[in-house]
Amino acid sequence: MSAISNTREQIIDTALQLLMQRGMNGFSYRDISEPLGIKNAAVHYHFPSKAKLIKSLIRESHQALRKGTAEFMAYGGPARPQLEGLFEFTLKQCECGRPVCVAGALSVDFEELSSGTKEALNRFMMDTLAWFTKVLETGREQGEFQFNGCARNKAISIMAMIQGARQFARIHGPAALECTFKQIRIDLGIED
Amino acid sequence: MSAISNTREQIIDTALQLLMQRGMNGFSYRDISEPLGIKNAAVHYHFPSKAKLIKSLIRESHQALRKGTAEFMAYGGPARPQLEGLFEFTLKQCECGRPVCVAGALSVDFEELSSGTKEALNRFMMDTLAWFTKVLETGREQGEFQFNGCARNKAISIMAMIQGARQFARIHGPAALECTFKQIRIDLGIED
DNA sequence: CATTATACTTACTTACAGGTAAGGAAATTA
DNA sequence: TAATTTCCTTACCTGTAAGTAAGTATAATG
Repeated sequence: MSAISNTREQIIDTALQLLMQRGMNGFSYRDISEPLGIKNAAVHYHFPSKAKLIKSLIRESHQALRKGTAEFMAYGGPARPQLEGLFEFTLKQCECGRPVCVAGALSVDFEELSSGTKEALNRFMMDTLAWFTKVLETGREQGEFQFNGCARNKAISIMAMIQGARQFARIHGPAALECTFKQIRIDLGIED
Repeated sequence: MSAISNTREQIIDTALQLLMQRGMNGFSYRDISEPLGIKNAAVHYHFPSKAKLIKSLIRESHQALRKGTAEFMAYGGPARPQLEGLFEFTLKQCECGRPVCVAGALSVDFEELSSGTKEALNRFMMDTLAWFTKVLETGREQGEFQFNGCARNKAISIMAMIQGARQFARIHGPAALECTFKQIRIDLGIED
């Protein structure tokens, strides 16, 4: 079973893709089951309700973030590659048809979510913010970045900028992303 | 009739609110008709299909923008109040339950839209961008703002930032918006 | 006054959404 | 080998979405 059948993982992968492409109300269980060659009810077996599926998708994304940032959070290091890594990750996601991140996709439907799911999403974003704040702080201390104001506010504003740029890029083409990344670098004093 | 019955306008108002609150797939014709005390089919009378309704909502928003910015586009003037006006407008929208703007709400569902609707949305955003680019350009020329790089890129990045901040605010509370506005001012050299 | 257009309502259709109950084949365990 | 668990299918249910066809009351027009 779990060696052969990785249906659960396939469901998560497909659903994550769909969530980012079309938003929470833009896909159905059928959209998941059909391309995987299974039945509607098989998805329900693994995720009894859509609410639970969504919660799992948030958890999944959260774990992926934790894995990706664990080392920097533990030991610090150079900040610039972290920033560029974020840019690359964002570009790659957009290229493979994921115009918005999980949090972005769910922000429209936020009020529909259960309180537990809301909290999970909140924690996910707080973790992302904590990581990025540390990147900016470390970068400023080490003379890699220059900016005024508190690092946390700057982190919020840059994260918002990237999020918004992804939406913009969807409507307007990927050039909007490049423009935004360039401007972020200019504003951090690492390009002019 | 049109003196008494402004049903069409009421439908647009209600639908606009719903679109911004819940996204394109997050509301139905019933959600529009019920609070207005009319029937499902009455909405279809004015807007035969949902696609046409959405297109009308974009046009509506576009016209509102044109009205609001016409004077500045024609004669220029001080740029700072334009910026602060945008901030206030954004805050007010969020307060009355409109977490994302029309373009933000539709970006998730962009691929579902007809090509005509896509173009309408595109034009709306280009107009917004043109206005805001002029605000920044004028502001820099008149010494109100300081920033590096081209005005258009800066405009894209700030618009993206505000858009992202609205999403952020929905999940995290309105403080995220204030933080972002503050950071925008800092980055433009009008606060520190 | 008769006609026609406007702005709806009533009453329906079709499609699909999320979800469930019951059962079956294959592997795991007792 | 028998019983149980795992992972799925078949076959269904209920609700709701978008949309339509036909009819009606009111107002405007010839």
